[in-house]
Amino acid sequence: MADSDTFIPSLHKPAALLPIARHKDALLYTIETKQVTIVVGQTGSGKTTQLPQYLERAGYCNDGKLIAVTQAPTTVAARVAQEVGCQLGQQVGYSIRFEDVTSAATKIKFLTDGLLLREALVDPLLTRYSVIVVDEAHERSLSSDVLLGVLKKVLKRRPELRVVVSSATLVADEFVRFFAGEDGEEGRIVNIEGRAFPVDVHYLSAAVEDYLERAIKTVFEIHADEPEGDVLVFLTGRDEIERAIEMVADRLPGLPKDADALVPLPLYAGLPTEQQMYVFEPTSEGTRKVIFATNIAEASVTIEGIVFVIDCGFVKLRAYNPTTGIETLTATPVSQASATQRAGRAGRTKPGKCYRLYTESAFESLPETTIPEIQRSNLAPIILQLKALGIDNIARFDFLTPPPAELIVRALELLYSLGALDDYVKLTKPLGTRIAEIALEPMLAKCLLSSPSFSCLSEMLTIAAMTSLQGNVWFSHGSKKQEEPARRKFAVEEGDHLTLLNVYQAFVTKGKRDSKWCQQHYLNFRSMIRAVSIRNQLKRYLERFGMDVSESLTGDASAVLRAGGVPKEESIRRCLTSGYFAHAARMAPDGTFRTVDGGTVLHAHPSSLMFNRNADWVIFTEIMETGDKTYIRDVTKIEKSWLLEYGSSFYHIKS
DNA sequence: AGGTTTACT
Repeated sequence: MADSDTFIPSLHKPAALLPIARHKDALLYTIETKQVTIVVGQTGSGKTTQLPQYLERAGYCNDGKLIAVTQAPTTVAARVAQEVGCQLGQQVGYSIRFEDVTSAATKIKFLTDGLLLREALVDPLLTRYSVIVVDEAHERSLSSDVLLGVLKKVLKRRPELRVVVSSATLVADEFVRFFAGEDGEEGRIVNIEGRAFPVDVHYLSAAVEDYLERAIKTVFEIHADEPEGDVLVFLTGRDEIERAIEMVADRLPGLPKDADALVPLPLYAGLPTEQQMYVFEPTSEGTRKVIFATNIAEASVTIEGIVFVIDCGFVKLRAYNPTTGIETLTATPVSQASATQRAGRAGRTKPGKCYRLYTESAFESLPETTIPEIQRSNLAPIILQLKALGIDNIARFDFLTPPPAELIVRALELLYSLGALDDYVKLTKPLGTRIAEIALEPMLAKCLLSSPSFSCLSEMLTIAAMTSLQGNVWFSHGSKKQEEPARRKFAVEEGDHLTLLNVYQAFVTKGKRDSKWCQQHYLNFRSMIRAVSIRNQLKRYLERFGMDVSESLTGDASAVLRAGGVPKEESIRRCLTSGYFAHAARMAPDGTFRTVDGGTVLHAHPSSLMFNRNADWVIFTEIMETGDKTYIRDVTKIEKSWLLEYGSSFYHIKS
């Protein structure tokens, strides 16, 4: 409030100047005459902000229907509401996991594609909507791919429905082909691209061994030889970014005395938001920013004033190995599409230059596009969702790009062993339909749904919420030496899950849900608040299923309560095994773990209690291979016999 | 003895 008289720089062009304005009539005509329209244009062309307003004014909301837009709901919705001149949640609203800012008056609704898919569970033909805009479809995320497949089916049943797919140039044809009807007619693409400035691309004449070193050298060459303009360097991860910044800092004293200042800045998702903001601050006279960024700067975040781009040619990509069931995170050569997108970041305000730290022939041999997520992910969650939508034959579902058969088989095996699918590969009732409905990863959903039979429903609700935070429970501000003892205060011998339970209980009782208390105990306050929300949401799901969620005073988690003669902690560990039997391992004498088949060496993640403790058999929630090691996280001790007791069909399939 | 691209239900 005290700052109400400061100036805020305008981030946005007046609507009339946006490239889309010139194409308004063409767009509305195509949308009126064709069921599917593909809009090609860069971020910033006004697609997401203007198009929904055009549609609304053209009468697409007349009979009480809504326009859905699947794009960064919170930020874009606020802007459109402002342009329309309404309060957020009135004509323009948005909906994300824990927030529904819509009302009976809402006509334009921004929501995530995941949420829209969930709405289809209740309303399979999405009858509330007259137009559905699927934004940034070229990014080929798992959920937008599945959504497009579902929409293709819905369109057959709803001739009046309109779908708008927004995409970058490179792949627009793929969407046209995908949606082409029996007549195979063309002309559904509307190109609204604004003029970008030319970007001069430079390659290395010979490959280099150490691209980081070469990147730094290039930064200093640009700084010495080129006119003003900021530099954006694409690297693969936090580690590299931090090293790069040190390297620049080390060499700054070597600059001539009269040289402009050079300011290195990091940008990656894990960076606290306050620190991310520095990269957006305009450079002052006589300084040049060098931003070292991950892929976040390729599409998600746009920084004005970039004139030079340095591209290391690699990106860290997630993949899933269907044979081992292990997820990997490895540096992979970028695709040509990615490299083009990166280069384009240099030409937003004036002509720019892009330096690729590889040879031109290396570029030629890169894959044209990045492999879509659907071809490298664990498909169990989406297969469940499709089944819940009544799409039973997964192999025959019309995917934009079909996933490999091994991924489907692996997912079906797991779902069957969890009891979500029957011998006819149909969703079981009620277990399968409920696992599909709960917004949790299937193994965790199974734990939660079987918790009443282990008399630990309240505890599993908490554990499910806490593990959903995916390792963001602990806050590290600076000194790591103080962090460890702080964690140990909450430690429970049996493992990480019970420790997490302990942390949550302490937060809501002793900690009084207070941020200062979190700081004292090295806990991430925002994550803990989120855990409370997730827990409430999960509880509501269970209520809807008619389960008894009345929570009698549960008391302290570390206290051993007895239920039917079994210690509470044992019930919880058994319950966890009933969902995570497929994630089992045994500790070897050297403190590392082996998978059940003995084939893979696993390491407890340094944030796990089991990092330096003894155990025999364990289950774990997360497994990921990075670089040369495979880490497991959220690890809990179990008895070997429980694996067969709860996961017999899984181990039967495997042997 | 040591760590994860970015989105999200």
